[in-house]
Amino acid sequence: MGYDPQAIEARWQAYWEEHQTFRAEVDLEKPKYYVLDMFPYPSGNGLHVGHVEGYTATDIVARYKRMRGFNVLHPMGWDAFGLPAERHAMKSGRHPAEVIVETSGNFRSQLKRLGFSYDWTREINTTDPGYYKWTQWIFLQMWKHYYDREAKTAKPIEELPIPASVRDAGDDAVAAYRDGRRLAYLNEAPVNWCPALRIVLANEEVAEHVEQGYEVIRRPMKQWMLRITEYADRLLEDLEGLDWPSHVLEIQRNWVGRSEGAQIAFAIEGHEGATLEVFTTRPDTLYGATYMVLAPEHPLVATIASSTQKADVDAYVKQTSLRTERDRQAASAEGIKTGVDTGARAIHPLTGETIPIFIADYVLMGYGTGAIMAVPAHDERDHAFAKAKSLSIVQVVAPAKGDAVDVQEAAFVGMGKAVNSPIIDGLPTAEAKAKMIEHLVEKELGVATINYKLRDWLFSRQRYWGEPFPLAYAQDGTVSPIPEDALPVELPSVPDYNPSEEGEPPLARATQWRELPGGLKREVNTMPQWAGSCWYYLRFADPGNADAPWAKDIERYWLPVDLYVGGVEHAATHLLYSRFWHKVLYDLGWVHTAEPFERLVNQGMILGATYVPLDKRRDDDGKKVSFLHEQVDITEDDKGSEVCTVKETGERVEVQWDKMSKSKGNVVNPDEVVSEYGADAIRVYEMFMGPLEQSAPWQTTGLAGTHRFLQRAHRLVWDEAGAVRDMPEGEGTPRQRKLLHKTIAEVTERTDRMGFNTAIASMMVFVRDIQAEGEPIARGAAEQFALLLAPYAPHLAEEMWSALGHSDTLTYEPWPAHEPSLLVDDTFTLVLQVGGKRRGELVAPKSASKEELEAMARESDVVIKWLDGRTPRRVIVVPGRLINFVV
RNA sequence: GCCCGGGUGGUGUAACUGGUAGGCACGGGGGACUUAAAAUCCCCUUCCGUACGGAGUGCGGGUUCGAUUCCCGCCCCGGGCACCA
Repeated sequence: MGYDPQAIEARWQAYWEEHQTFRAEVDLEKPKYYVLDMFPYPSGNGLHVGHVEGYTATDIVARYKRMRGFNVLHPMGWDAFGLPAERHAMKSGRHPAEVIVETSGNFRSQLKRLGFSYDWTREINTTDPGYYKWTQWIFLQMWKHYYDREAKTAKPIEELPIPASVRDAGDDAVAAYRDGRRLAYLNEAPVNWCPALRIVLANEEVAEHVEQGYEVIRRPMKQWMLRITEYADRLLEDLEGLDWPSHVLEIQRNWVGRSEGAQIAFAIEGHEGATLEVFTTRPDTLYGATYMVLAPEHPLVATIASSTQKADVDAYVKQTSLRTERDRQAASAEGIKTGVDTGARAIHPLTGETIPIFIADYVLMGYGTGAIMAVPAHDERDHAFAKAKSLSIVQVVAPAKGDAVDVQEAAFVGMGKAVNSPIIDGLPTAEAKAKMIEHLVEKELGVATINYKLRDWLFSRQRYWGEPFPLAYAQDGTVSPIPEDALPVELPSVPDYNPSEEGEPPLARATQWRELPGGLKREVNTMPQWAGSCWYYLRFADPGNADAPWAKDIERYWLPVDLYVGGVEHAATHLLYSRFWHKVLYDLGWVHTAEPFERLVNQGMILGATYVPLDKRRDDDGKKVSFLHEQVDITEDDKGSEVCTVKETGERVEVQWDKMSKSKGNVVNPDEVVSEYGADAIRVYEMFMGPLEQSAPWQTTGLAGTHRFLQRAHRLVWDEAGAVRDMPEGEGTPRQRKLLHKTIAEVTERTDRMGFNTAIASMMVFVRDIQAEGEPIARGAAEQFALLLAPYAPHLAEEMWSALGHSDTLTYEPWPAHEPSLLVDDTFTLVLQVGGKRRGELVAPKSASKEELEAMARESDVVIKWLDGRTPRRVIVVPGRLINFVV
């Protein structure tokens, strides 16, 4: 009986389960290691091979670290709130909770079949009231705190200093003042409304939905917001110390979008006391400001528009509010600028000249002050607008060197030196900026400021399947929190998951649930899907705690996460949101580090094959024509290149690798792979495909290769009849021993740096060369090899370990150590080069001096032949490597 | 447009700080075992050339005794950002 993965894997999975092998407890004697996967949304489609890649990588690290003596926390759970379950519920008439129990159960058994070493006693589910109780609790803390900008920390709202003028205005004014400062606050503002889904979207979610073909429009609504912008600078600064992929850091920096500049005040003609504040990163171009632009939503628009322009302005404002995001994006891509003159005139703070004030939708209300000074000579957008409206363009920056530029033709946006700017003429841009700010401050016309692209996080959704807010409203609209001891606010059953007829969220249908004593009515919005995933990594440390989100001493032991692995698609959403929550919790003393995830790794995608015609034609419905693997014959031409033809028609097609998706039909189901080749084979195959971070195509033939490797490894220990071989004690012949220790050294180093593909290659070499030796493997060598294999193919490794006479799991066996002296040779291969070309080699003693090496080389046949009597101009000797005769 | 990655055999990939390019696999070819097939094992497999040899890590230059590795200029692929003043 040969290698039988099904039997081996079932046996060891049962053993691990029965012995609770991977259960983790706080142990202050041992160093901890927290290795985490981005937990999945348990969809009805089940696990796919893409999940397997990341989860295998973390499992290897978890198993390896256990053997290196770490106390490893490696948990798994379900991010189970969200739209798909709700839609499934709408279709099937079943409650989402019921569906989730089923789908997460399916995920769990799939994960167990792959042999992942999770501590299943820590399994969490974001939709469990025992879990979302604390999601609500954290939200309440945000509601109860404000951000102290001086102290750079969150503080209880009671400590918020109240200005005397507010206090004098009475209790309502004080309450309103506080409400305006809370980290969680209500805001009536234009939101990204998706009519098809009947929900609002966070800014971070818009692009994704538009891409999927949904319409997203701007619409004013009262919504809960989280004041993430107060943390913008810390979210940016703290990226510094993180061991994260550079592109994720870049995405986050981009998203926070810090820019330094100045805020400058312009007076408005005929409106004494009113000033128009603008933000600019180029205060040095102030003299070039020839007009002003307000966002159509700007509050001053209504008051300053002149009577003659009023109608045009109103029409433009209305038109803008109805435009979709997609429209505006499309227009921006084409550089089309629209806008109308308000008729009002601003007074240039330095020259005293009057300049026109426009409104235009290329200026965004949400950024800076919602108003700009337009400098058409040095800004492309302003230039385009000025051209469209025939406004004057005045150059105030010239290139520092090189030819003059014509700013009437095109904007010059680069750095240079100031011109036509009396107080800063001749200064290079950087100095000009500083000098200008200094001047503005002195004259009380402006201040230096920093702006961020980041906006506050829109945190409510008009859906059923999410965490209810722990808040209620009085008749007059004032908000009161649900007491902490009354949490969780459980999701009620509703007769219908659609928004109500009045357009209220589905929870409004739970009329009884909604009513509270004293005429209070519960909030009927729910939290977005991101809420539960903002802190799940903390709950894993202490998942059963009923009295607190987690115990602080337990958090202090397990956190932060040492290694976090997941897809890059969460770079601007989940990773930013959870960092924000973590910082709030840090300010409140609930966590002891400023950052949650020390090291982040993004696994690449596993690509599936479809076959497309060479002309890439579309069918009658406009869909690209494509064929699946089963429909195609693959042969080779005389050059060895692949030739693919459609079986039925013989048409030539070519392979195309895409992200696996149901609609493309190129998805590989891991269950089928496990049934055919075993969990160890799919684990090893996915790691062998290439570096973890890189995307790679799924090729079933490659999988067969790793299966063969495991078979060969199996044969080291068992003979053809399935009996354990007679093995000599010790580590074998000197050559076997040396091979073993070289393998230990390589696998250790490569596993350490997560070079899993190369670690596997080195184990393959070991198995091949041990077999080639002809001698059976020695027991000691087989044991150590089993330990090296354990993180990668844990079932087979356990089976070997057991066959070698051990009654316990190898999970906590110490990782093998190599003997360095065995890796040192007394001789090496000296490469002989003549004229920089490799001409031969010889074996030389390590101890030989440069002179001795040169003498040996000169005597060799190849060198004599290639020197051909010439005297080398120079001889380069690199001891241990090569010798080069330069001719 | 800007910013990050990345281009190595027919394919996925490997190569420490500049020092033998092609290790490990897949695919392909040949062979052994077998009545036969499957499975397994062994050998060959960068290209050109009959050979001595030559060329070769996207392209073109450069530095160096020596470059996949460092520098300059391009090309291509993937990803991110994009009215953010």
